[in-house]
Order: sequence, then structure tokens, then C-alpha cells
Amino acid sequence: MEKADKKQKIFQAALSLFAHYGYRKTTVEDVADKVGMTKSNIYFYVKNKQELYEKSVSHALEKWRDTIAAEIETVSNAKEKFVIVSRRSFEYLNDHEDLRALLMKDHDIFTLSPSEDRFYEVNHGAMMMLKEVIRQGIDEGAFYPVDVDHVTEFLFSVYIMFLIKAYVKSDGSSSDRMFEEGLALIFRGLCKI
Amino acid sequence: MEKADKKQKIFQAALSLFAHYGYRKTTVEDVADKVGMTKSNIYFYVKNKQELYEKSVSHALEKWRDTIAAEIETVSNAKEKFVIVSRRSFEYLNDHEDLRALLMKDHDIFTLSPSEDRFYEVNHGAMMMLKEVIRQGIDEGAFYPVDVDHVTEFLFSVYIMFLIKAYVKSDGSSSDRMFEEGLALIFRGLCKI
Amino acid sequence: MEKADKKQKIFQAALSLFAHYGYRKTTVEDVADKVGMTKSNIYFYVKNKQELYEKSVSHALEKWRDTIAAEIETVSNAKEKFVIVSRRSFEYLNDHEDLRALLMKDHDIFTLSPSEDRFYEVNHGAMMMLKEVIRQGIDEGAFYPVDVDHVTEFLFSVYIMFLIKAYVKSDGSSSDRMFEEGLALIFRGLCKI
Amino acid sequence: MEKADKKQKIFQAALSLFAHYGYRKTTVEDVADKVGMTKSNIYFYVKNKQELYEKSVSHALEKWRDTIAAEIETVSNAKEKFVIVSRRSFEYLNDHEDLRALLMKDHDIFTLSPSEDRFYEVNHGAMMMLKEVIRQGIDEGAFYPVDVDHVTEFLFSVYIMFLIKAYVKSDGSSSDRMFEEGLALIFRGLCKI
DNA sequence: AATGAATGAGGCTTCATTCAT
DNA sequence: TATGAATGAAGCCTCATTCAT
Repeated sequence: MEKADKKQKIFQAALSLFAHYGYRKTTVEDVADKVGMTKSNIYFYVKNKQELYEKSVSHALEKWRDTIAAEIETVSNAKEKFVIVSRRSFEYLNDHEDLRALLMKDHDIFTLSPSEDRFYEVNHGAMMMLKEVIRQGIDEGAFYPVDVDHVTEFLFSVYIMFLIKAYVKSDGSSSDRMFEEGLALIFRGLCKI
Repeated sequence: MEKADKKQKIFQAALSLFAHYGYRKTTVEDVADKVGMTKSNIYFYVKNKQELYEKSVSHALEKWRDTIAAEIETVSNAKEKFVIVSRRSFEYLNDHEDLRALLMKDHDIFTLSPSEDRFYEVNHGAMMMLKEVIRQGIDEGAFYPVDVDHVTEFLFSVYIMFLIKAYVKSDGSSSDRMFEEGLALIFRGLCKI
Repeated sequence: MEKADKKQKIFQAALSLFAHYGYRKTTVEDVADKVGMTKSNIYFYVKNKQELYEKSVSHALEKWRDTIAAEIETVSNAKEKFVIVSRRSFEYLNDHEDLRALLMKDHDIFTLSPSEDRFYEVNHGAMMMLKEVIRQGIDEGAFYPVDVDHVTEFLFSVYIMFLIKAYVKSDGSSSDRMFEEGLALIFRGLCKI
Repeated sequence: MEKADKKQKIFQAALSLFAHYGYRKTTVEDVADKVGMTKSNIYFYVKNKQELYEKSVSHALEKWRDTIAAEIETVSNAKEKFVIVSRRSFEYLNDHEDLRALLMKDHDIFTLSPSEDRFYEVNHGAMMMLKEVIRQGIDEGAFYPVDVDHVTEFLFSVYIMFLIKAYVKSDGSSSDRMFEEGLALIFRGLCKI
């Protein structure tokens, strides 16, 4: 197995543990045990517990973003893209319990301030994706000519909040309905007529 | 100074530290230092770090709840009461940075499951307050005859989420507007005609 | 209540606790609680936890010794005195569970080395009592002319060991029989013919 | 040096310290210092101070028991075996001051109640050894046909008591004579004719 | 005589991190 | 690459003791 593969394994294991127990309560040894190696060997792949955390989270976020980005390409007009971004993101989290739990644990993942955000790059990338859709919608005349920057940031925040909170009472029961109504609401507010 | 006063001082100091640094990173010594006493003396007032945390949070939540409860009494009809609960809660958090930060750090404060919620009593009390307002509104014919229990729980959740998230980008800039629009939305959904 | 009486109360409480939990596990506060006063007030009566322990034990040992000494005076010949010393000591411990437990916990109580024995005085006194009986028995021609000093010390050791160990399996069941047979044995070895 | 060896070193050091200063007064750091390592490294070998104590004692008891068990095999008839068990056990303690001191400090080591005895297994094993010798003696017609179970337990108790107490005044002076006479006594009571 | 409050020293334990192999 | 062993820093908690009132 290659080094990169092993790293992936470590990051997955770490993510799952961090998601369940939080940063402090998760020990490097826990991670090592889960991958089936020793504590010290973890330090061959990462320099720090901190780096272990950040790389684990980054990788998960990137995979999420890339998945969505790929699906966006399957349609062409902005309205459809917007719906896809929303619905697929929701579904993705639905299928990735660990990431979901993690986002609920660590708010700061979405801080979005370039200076202190450890995940600024990936978050920013995701926001750019959304911004592009909105800009396209305006260009196509499908969306109101809103202030793209601020609306994007606003939507991104509401969005994350919604995704996370939808799972707080995560018996799964009615969160689907909640999501659909929320989406409809926002969609209505965005589309002309 | 009385023992009760000293306790208040300790809880305030603790709250502030827990809010800023989280449970794990805040040491009992930090708290002691902040109040100007020794670590061991803290244990004269509480039995545990855990108890220190829980009592600090409980006290803060109680003060919040009591403040709102007192303000509710200043008006009589349900619509006004509803608005007061909403707006004053928002303002209260506005003025109490520590509590705000804490709520953002520890989601579980609002778990609301009797079994595992360490703050169930005070949370439940707050929810009862809201429920009473809604019930009164229905009796007065001001609100739609909704399912009181479920609507209350739903509103409470949305509410907390909103209060907390409104401050994620807590430069305070545009959160006021965001709040007002959110409140208007819910209010419209609740009031007849 | 006089100071002396209060001291007695403290010593009794302390003895009972030391007996049950040992020196280290018994806290000064435990003792205070049991007497119904505060920790700090204990220090008005004793200077130390150490002194609290030693005085408690001394007092108990003295009471034991005095009780036996008084009973010895009720008979005149050495054989009877010897039996009384043995049997009454046994019975005394039978009735004083705390002292019994304590002797089982702290071996060093019977160290009998003048230099380091904290209870040398009272132990020595008890041994002198036994020695006097033996000397009298020899003088009366009832006992073999043994080496009084060594035999006394030997008997004292065996004796204590016996008293303590008789209670290790203190279901009480057969320790009486064990005691009587042990006493008979030693008595036979001591008496002429 | 192998891990097992290091463990032995630790257990020896711990035993010696526990024997001299008792459980409470002996700190984990004391043990570490004595072996020449750091406090925390002790926790690489044991999980607890409690476990450190129990494993130290267990190992010592096992070595004792195994030594005797090995010597028993050197003779065949029950009478000789009985004498060997007695005398060699005595001598073993003679040569192992630490174990001796420890047994004097912690009575509960020989509690012999399956439920609460931390050393039940090794103690029980030792008793079985003795029981086997007695049973063999009866089969060979050398011993009285006593109630094997109860006599074994009785002898084991007396035995331990004797071994321990023989050393209370452990200047070693006359304890040899004391031991021999005690052994003779019991032996006479056991052997036919 | 009595108390509440405070303190300091010390002990147990965890864990991220390093190092030699 | 991988591991076992070791370390140091830090945190929680207990408790004998003191002091002011």
C-alpha cells in the first residue's frame, strides 16, 4: 500500500473519532488503534495532533466539495445548478455521518475569516462555487440582481447552519420535510416572479 | 462578602473562561486565578470541575430565563408577549457575550432530553414559558390553533439555533437586520391573517 | 460540658473511625463530623492528626489495662490472677469492637521497643502487670521458676497475636473454643504438675 | 532488557517500598525513582497504583509458592512433605525481608474469601498444595483421618499467623526456637502415635 | 470554643511527543 | 516504515493545617 493510501486510512479513522469524541477526548493512540498501527507511527505521517485534525477535516471537506462540483457540471442552467448544490449537499451529509457529526462539534470549521480559518481555502472554494452559480443566474436573468458577494456569504452561512441543525434532533424523522420547505423558501426569495 | 456572593463571582469567572476557552482548555486554576483565590479553595465551593461548569451554566441560564420572565409580565396580550420573548432574548444575549460564546461552544446545553440533559430543568422551564404564551395566543384567538406541544418545541429549537448562529460572524454588523426579518417571518406564520 | 469530656468524645469518635478506615483514610473532617463539630475546632483540642491518633489509642489502651487491673484485685492467688488476666482481656476485646479492629489494623501498637513505640508506656504497664502475676506465681510455688522477663515478653506477644488473630475470621463462630484451648495449653505449660 | 524483566524490576522495587512504607506512603514516583525511570513510564507497565501493588504482591506470592512447590517434589512421603512445606516456607520468608514486612503490613493479603480477596487465586493455590499433602498423609495412613478441608484451612491460618508474628520482633534472635517448637506441636497433633 | 474560609503541598493520572532501533 | 519505551508537562483532586473573626 502506498503512503498516500495509508494517509487516507489514517485521516478517515481520525475523522470518525474526532467526530464522535471531539478533538480533546480523541487521543492519538485511539486513532492509531483504529488504523491498526502504533501511536508513534502516526507521527511518520503527520507532524502533529493538530495537523492530524486539520488534514482529516480538510480531506473530508474537499471530497464533499468535489462531489458537488462534479454534479453541478451535469446541468447547465443556474436554477437547476442551485437546486443541485442544495439538495446534493444535503444528501451528501446524510450519507456521511462522521462529517456531519464533526461539523456539529466544531463550529469554527466555517469561520470563514481568512486570517484564522484553518479551512479557509476549502471553504472559500465552496463559496466560490455557490457565488458562480448565483452570478450565472443573474446573468441569465433568472435571479434578482442581488449583491452577489453578500448574498453568497449570507446564503452560505444560513446553509451550513441549516445543514447542521437539521441533524441536531437527528432521529431523521421530519428533517427531510424541514429541508425541503427551507429550500423552497429561499428559492422563492431568489427567483424572479 | 457572603458565601453566595463569592459563589456568584466564581461562577461568573468560570463562565467567562469556559466561554472563551472551552471546558477542557479551561483549568480550575485559571478560574481560581481570575477570582483571586487558590485552586484548592475553589473546591470549597464546588465539588468538581464538572459541577463548576454545570453550576456556572445553570446560573447563567436561570438569570437569562428570569429576566425574560419578568419582562413578559409587563404586557398582557399574547402577541406582545411573543415579541418580547423574542426580542428581549436576542438583546439579552447581545449584552452577555460570555453566555453567547458558551452557547456556541456547547451545543448540548440545549439537548432537551430529560434523561441526559444536564440543564433540562432550566431549559424545560424556558420552553414552558414559551408554550404558555402560545397557548394564551390561541385562547385569545390571536394565533392559529396549532399543536401547542410540537410547535413550541419546534420554535424553541429554531429559536436557539437562530440566536446562536446570528452571532457566528459576531461583528454585530448586520445581525440585527437578519434577526428582525427572521422574527417577522415566524410571526407572520403564526398570527392569523 | 467540660473540655475533658469533649476530648473523650473526640477520642472515641476518632478511635472508631481509625479502627474502621485506618489512619490515612480517616480524615480529620470525618472525625469532626462524627462528633458534630468542625474540622478546625478539632485543632483546639489536639495539635495534630498524629496526636489525635495517638491520644485516641492511648486512652483506649489505658481503659483496657485499667479494667483488667481492677479485676485482678478481686482474687489473691496467682493462678486465678493469670486466668483472669487472660479471660477478661479476651472478653474485653469481645465487647469493644473498635479497639479490636484497631489492633488488627496497626501492628505497631505493640512494638514494645522503648525508642520508637508510641504506646510504650501503656504497653509496658500492661506487661508489668502480667510480669507481677508470674513472679507471684513463682514465689507461691505455683509456677515453674521460669525466666520471668523473657517468659513475660513471650507470653505477651503470643497473647496479643492470639487476641488479634482470633478475630480475623471474626464470624465469631468458633473463636471461643479456639481461645479456651489455647489458654489451657499455655496454662498447662506454665503450672507445675 | 526485555519488558518482562523490566516488569520484574519494577515489581521488586515496588514491593520493597510498599513493604517499608505501606501503600499510601509509597508514591508512584518513589517506585519510579528506585527503578531509575520516570513516573509516567511506570504507567506503561501498569495501569494503576492499585495494579502496581497487586501485581507486585501477586508476583512475590507466586514466587514463594512456586519455590515451595518445587521443593515438595524432592521427597515422596507425606510426613516429609509436611515438614518441608513448613520449614522451607519459614526459611523463605527469612530470606525475603520485603515480602515478610509486607505480609505484616497488609493483613488482608490472606483474607481467603473468594469474593473480596485480591490474591485469592495464589492463596487458594497454596492452600491446595497443603491440602494435597494432608490428604496424601491420610491415604498413606500416616495422619489421622481428619476433616481435610477444615483442617487445611485452620492450619493455613495458624501458619500464616505464625510466620508473620514470628517476625514482629524481627531481630531474628529467638524466633528460630519458637518456630521449631510450634512446628513440633502441630506435627505431634497430626501424626498418629 | 467555635467556625468559615483559605492555603500549599503533594499525589495520581493522562497524553502528546520523541528517540533508538 | 514501524515499534516499544521513555519523558515532561499539565491537570484534577485531597487534605492537614492555619487564620481571622
